[in-house]
Amino acid sequence: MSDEARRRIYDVVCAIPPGAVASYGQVAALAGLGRRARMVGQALRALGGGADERGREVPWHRVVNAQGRLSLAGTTAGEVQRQLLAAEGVLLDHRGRIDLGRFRWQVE
DNA sequence: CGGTTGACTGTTT
DNA sequence: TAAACAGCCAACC
Repeated sequence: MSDEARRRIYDVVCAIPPGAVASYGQVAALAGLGRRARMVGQALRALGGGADERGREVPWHRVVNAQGRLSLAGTTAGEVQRQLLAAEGVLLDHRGRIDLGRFRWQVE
């Protein structure tokens, strides 16, 4: 994927406010990438949990799948994501899902 | 060039 | 509800 596309993805993710979450597909659409949700996953994976190539901190933990579940559930990174979200007041229910009706980012 | 593999998603069982 | 399927498309052999 182009560096341009990656940059636009990070721009969108950086715009997600604390305490809210967006789905991969939502980020893709807002970044002008159509339905390429998987591409968003690739870009976030490239972050390796850290900052982007320009040293910018990207709130990757605020991106979850369309079912309100953490695609990284079951992994160490998934646990980190769960805690980062909890610190912002975004909690998972007893089935490991986020109430999207309440926490989904609404773009103004 | 061709096959496989996903930080995905919407539809159909 | 949940699992199976079918599109999807860039990265990586």
